[in-house]
Amino acid sequence: MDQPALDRAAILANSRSLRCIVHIDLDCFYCQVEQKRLGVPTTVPLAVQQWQGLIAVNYAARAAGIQRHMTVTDARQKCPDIRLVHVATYNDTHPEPTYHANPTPKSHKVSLEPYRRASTQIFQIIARFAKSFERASIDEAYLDLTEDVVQRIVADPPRMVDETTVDFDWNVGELGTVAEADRESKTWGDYMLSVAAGITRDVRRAIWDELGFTCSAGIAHNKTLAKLCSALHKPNKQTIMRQILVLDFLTDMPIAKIRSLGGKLGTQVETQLNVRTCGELRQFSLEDLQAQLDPALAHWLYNICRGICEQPVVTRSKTKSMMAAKSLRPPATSTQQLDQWLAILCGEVFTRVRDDFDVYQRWPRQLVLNIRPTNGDDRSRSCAFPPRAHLLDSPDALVAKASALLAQFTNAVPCAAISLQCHGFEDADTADALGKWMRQGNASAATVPDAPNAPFAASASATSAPPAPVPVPVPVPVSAPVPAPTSFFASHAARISTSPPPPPPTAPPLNSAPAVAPARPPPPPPTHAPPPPPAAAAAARGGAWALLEKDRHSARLAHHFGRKPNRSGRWRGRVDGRIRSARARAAET
DNA sequence: ACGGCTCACACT
DNA sequence: TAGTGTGAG
Repeated sequence: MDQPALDRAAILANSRSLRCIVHIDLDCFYCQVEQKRLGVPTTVPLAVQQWQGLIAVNYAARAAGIQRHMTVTDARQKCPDIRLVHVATYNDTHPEPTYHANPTPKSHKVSLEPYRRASTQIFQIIARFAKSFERASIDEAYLDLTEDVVQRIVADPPRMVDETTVDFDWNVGELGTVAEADRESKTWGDYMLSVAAGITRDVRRAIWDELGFTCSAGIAHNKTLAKLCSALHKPNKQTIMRQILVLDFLTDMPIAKIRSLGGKLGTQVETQLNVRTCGELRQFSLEDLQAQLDPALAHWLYNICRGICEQPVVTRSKTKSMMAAKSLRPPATSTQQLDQWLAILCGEVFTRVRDDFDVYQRWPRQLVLNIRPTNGDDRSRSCAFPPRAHLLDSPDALVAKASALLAQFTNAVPCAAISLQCHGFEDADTADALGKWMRQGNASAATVPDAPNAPFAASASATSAPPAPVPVPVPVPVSAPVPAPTSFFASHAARISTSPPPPPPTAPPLNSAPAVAPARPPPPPPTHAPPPPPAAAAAARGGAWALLEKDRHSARLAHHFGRKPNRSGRWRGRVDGRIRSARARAAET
């Protein structure tokens, strides 16, 4: 039989606005790192402990009823055979993080550096398979494989059963699943996901082969679904979420499982609408929701409970800030005690910043000191981070700065917690000249986007920033599996709205960094009339509604829901498929 | 029974 | 800007 042949144009047309998004999530990551270090088989119940609490539990221990919020005594009682591993710690006399038998919080501080190291290795592998990925946490990543998938399909077109049905086998293998694989006929979107699943399996196999870590993954048409279904078959399995299954999948899904609805906002939505699941939420029409909620929130909720989510995968592999924190129990009662901890925190920040510089050639601009008095309300003070020239091989200048910040607090003691943080990283070569010019000059060109996952990029292309007086050092060769530990602590102590039901065209993602910093002033504001200010409507209704619509929440909502209030607190013009700002369009492409 | 430590993000 | 709050793992 002659199969209808697909040419390139047909393939591209079929694939239009269908994304392939993957969420990769390491299984009980901290436990795996310790199991690997100690050579403990996965069959042994094991948990990672931080002082008296558990911060990670492996699957053997979970089977024995161990949970994450238990204390070590609870755990031992419930599972006498459990292997408890305390995280590495250090202090000023032993600044190298080591695994002590019985560290005490009185004299030691926790170090998570071993996990950061392992994380780096994992992301280096991921970078070989995905040009662009988003580091979502120390052990999670989002990948947008759409381009790779389309490319593969163009190179090797599938056979079609008819105009809409593709003839293929699910690319699953022993470590993957697809919920209800046989339900309905296989669509083009299904085929794309199956190709993405093949790539995902390769990524996971490489992580296993080269590092010995297992991970789970979700493959879907958007981030929200990918994240939800990566958790469906843990550990060490990947799951494909076919579009045909999405509504059923979400019907009984608690809305609290949706990212950003796990906290107060989600609770408010639950109580206000008296809903618990996405299915219940779906009963509300868009008008119902908008009549009661902040318009952007209403819109987002309407879509998300239907499995529609347009948030783009943002290319980002570097952390944007670093923090070293210590909680004091009992609270510190003298400034001498605080000074001592502060010096320790400085040592850690110093070495981490310096190690970071060796890899990324960047330096933080800001230093922040945070203290929590025993009354509970945090306070912070900040200043400029010491220039690199002042901190070549000693954290002294940092200690001086931090101490000065600490001195700004009149009632620092008694103090229950202290932390030191740095952020505002700038590339070294542009920090002096270009960076400052951009900061002072036009605010519109504030951020320089991440290069395609910087030194992770397989083909590390040297940056060609215009006025770079100093030759750019070549990034660390990434093909090398190990990230060259530079003596840590040595010196010191969317666009998809999947085909079916998008009655309300969704708002553009806001949070997507444009690929290139806008060279021109932003486009004129939309001519549309803005909807009524949500805060006013909230006040009219009063009660708990107001909480949802406070300005503070507007910011958060804007992040997820694609619109943000302008300076007057009013919301921008309704954005739909026909009327959208140029900026919004740019953000999505 | 949500505690210790990180991170990201948004506005003013 | 500096500072605060929410949410995530």
